[in-house]
Amino acid sequence: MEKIRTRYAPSPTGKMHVGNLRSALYEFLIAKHAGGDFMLRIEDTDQERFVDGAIEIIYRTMAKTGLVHDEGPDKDGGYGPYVQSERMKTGIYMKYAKELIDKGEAYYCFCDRERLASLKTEVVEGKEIRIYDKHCLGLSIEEVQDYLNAGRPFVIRQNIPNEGSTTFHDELYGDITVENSELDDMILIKSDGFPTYNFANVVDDHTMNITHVVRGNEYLSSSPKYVRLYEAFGWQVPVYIHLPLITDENHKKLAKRSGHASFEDLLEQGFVTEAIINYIALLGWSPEDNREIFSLRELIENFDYRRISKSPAVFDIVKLRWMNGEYIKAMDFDVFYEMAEPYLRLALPGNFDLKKIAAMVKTRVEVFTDIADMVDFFREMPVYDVAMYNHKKMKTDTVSSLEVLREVLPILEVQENYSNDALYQVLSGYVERKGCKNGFVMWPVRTAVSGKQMTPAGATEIMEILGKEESLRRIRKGIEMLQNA
RNA sequence: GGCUCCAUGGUCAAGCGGUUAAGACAUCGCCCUUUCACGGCGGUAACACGGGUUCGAUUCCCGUUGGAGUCACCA
Repeated sequence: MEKIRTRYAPSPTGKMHVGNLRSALYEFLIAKHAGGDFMLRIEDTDQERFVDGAIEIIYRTMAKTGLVHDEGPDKDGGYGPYVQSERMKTGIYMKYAKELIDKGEAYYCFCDRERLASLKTEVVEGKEIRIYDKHCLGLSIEEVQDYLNAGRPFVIRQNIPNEGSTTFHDELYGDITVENSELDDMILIKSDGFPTYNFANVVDDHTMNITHVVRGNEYLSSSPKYVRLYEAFGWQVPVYIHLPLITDENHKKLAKRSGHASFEDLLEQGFVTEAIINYIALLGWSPEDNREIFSLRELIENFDYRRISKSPAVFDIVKLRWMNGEYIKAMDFDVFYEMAEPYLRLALPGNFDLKKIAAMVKTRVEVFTDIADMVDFFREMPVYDVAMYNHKKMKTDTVSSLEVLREVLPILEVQENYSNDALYQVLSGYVERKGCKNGFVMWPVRTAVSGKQMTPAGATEIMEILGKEESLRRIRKGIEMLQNA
């Protein structure tokens, strides 16, 4: 069987959208699962939308995620160039466009934008809809030649008959048929000489020997046009695999304003690369068993594209958070520390045992950006709220928080060893003498010393970090608060 | 609006003619617990509707409804 070749063909217009990242991932997995090749092609035919640095983002993201390409602009595999603007210089697109003209499958069009705008126009939901009227198809060869000689700007359009219908096959969606009359004579070559995506994509996929075209669902309804192109050339139509859309919580195509539409956004929000990849792999695909945690290697092994689903999937940031937490918990401490350190340092400048604090926090954070809120009470005593002293389990009629703190203060004042173990022992002794529940003592102490209802560690662990002086200061403050309440 | 696609709990999803309709996230309760989290146990929650086909439909077909995508000299 022929070796599978897939490609990721982004246009360098900015950040890496998660939809694009998932396309890249699936394209990579489909190729690698079958021992095929995966390549990178830059589609930069729209010079207006080109963004400086966008190509670097693409390279960086692919390297970081482990989606390494076998061929690309930086890795020649004999099918180059791998950048469309460079391919254009070879004249390849114009050559093929002319071939189509000779076959009657395409034609020159000299209509200017005004004429186009005047065409039967219908406005639906603010969008103008028009179909080209094939006006220039009626031009004689002489007329065309005259215009060309006169240097009139032109585009080249695909010639689609108004009769009949076109069918194409998608591996997931099956046969899809569209009436030809629904298909516009799309532009193949723009007036600036660049090919459109529609044309460059087909020419490149064919000349680069792409066997499986994997792309987003938004191309589904225009695919018959592409198929017509292949057939016009007499080329073999590739295997098509259209991917279900990724949507936001409102079931609309994931857009920038959702706040987490790009890979960069997610990294900024404290997610780890492996978790992101793992999560998006599961957005539209599921394995045969119930497994959810997959490394990239394991995805390659298990990825069967026939199990890709057809319906759109909502990008659920909450589940991603959960998965990210799983990755953090499974991390080696050293790796975790290395990643967490910048966040810790930012939240706790000064002399803190960051490693010890990192250990407290590791099983409690889902994303790295959670860290700051969790630990900054170490640095500064938060504003106290007397209500916090009343825990649901505490029966204030048995033991009051104020009483506990008052009695515990002198014990802690004479205590010299402020290690967690020693402190815990001392407080346990008090609990025993008092004859109450552990929590009735630990809760108010912890609250006094942290000023928070939730902390990444227990009372004595916190005091160990804080040290004697600061711990006592905070307890005294707590007593004062309760007295005044 | 035309065309195309989609339709199992709030979300991701398994199922591929006969099941008590999995599992995960979220949610709720209990246990564990120096608070929270982790972990453990348990609960609530779904086949959009109407016709067929069939001995039998969540599963196949048609329609309805709902949702989405698309309709550029953008990709």
